[in-house]
Amino acid sequence: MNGTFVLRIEDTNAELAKPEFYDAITEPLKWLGLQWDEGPFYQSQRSEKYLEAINALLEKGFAYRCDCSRESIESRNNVNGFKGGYDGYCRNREVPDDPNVSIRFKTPKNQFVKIRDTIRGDVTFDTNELEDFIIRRSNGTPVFLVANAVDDADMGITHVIRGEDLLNTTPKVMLMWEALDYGQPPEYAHLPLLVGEDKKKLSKRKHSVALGEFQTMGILPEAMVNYLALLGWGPNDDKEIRPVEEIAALFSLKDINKAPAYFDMKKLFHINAEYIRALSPEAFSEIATQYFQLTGWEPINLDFDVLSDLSSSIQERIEKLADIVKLVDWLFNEEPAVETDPKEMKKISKSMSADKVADVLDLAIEQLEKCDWNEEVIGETINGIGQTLETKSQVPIRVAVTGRRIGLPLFKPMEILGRQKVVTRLQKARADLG
RNA sequence: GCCCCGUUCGUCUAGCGGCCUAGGACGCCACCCUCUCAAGGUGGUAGCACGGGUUCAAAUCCCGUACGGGGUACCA
Repeated sequence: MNGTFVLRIEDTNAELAKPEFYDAITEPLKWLGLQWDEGPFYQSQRSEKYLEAINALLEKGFAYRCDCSRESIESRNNVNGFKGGYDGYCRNREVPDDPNVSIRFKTPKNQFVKIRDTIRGDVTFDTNELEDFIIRRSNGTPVFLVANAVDDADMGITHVIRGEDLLNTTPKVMLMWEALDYGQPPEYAHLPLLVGEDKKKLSKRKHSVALGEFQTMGILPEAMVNYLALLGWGPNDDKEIRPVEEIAALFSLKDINKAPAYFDMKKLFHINAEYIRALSPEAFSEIATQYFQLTGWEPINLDFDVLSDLSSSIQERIEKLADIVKLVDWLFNEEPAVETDPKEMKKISKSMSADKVADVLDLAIEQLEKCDWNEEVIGETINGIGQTLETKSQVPIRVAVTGRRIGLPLFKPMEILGRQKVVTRLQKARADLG
């Protein structure tokens, strides 16, 4: 898609002009690889421009000063039974100029404002439904509606693509746009909102949807972008998983669905798993290593080459990077996964008698102490034990060595762990059995 | 309440009047493979919100109803 991506921080409200909010916007953009071409521009630093526009509006008679308090408006409305918001009390009151007085836009009556929306077609609003809204607060600061109009004109914005929650504010901006004589307005596209499980708007305050959480979970940015593109849109050739460039080539604002979409974690995980599996061993271990640093998991024996060696069997077993840990922790830590150790042996006993488990361990200790130490021989040895004992021999050994009942194919990682550690762990498990 | 915007399998979607006995994906179920767990393979489950029109023909166009979302601030 062609165009210039302008990053504008709409922090006209002083509470929002804080670095942490800025980071909350820019960090995820960077993570996703969505680099902007111009900016960031901070509306909090461009107040004069907005104030100028407000003065122009005032001079041309499109706005007026108002010193009503919330309470006075409400009490008047209670008496008059007026339900349209602000009643226009100060319209003709000539409230004296004072920096501590608010300014409202004088919305015309009996008019229709039509906005052109690429996704929704023409949407018209009756101006009688719009109250005389505040454009400058009583503390002298402009509100975002003015800032929007001024900046869009000033920066030559051609496309405004944003959430549907802003659709209703658009006519207000358009009214000022016309009053300020800005000419051709930008093209709008109001995107459907994402909803949570409660079917409510998924956003900033209520649900915590910080993209950073996906990063710490171990979602790959490419997978995230791919999944996000699939919300509210789909390629017509049914091929869902594909690079951004390809998506961009097929994508069109016109094709976006109008209804809110539910964010499906399971599908995100699936797409992420596909991206993970597509990684080369080197790329995978590189990404995994960086991920461990990010999350602070630094086992004493962590080894890049080992990771790379085992990558394919790890890759096909995880759906997010966080899943790697429980697959390899026993290999990189001195001890097997502790939390499961004794109990897991008992669980085996349910499907295999305790005597059988003991027999398997005894034979394993005896034979693994002296056999050749490589993947093939280890496998043959363990399978041989299973045959002579007529049982499944892998499970008890797996639990003894890894501390878990499920995990990677055993033989290769056992070879890597080394005979000494393997035998020691087997002996310990045997001893615990009593 | 009022004003906007919506409504295709549980979820995300394809579909732009005949190709639809509605296609794909995730999930779920079954089977195959397998001395763990996965991955992979095969098959299955499930949907055009409802009611009226328009038309030779409607998931597709129009109107209602129901339901959902958003807005209704000196937040954005």
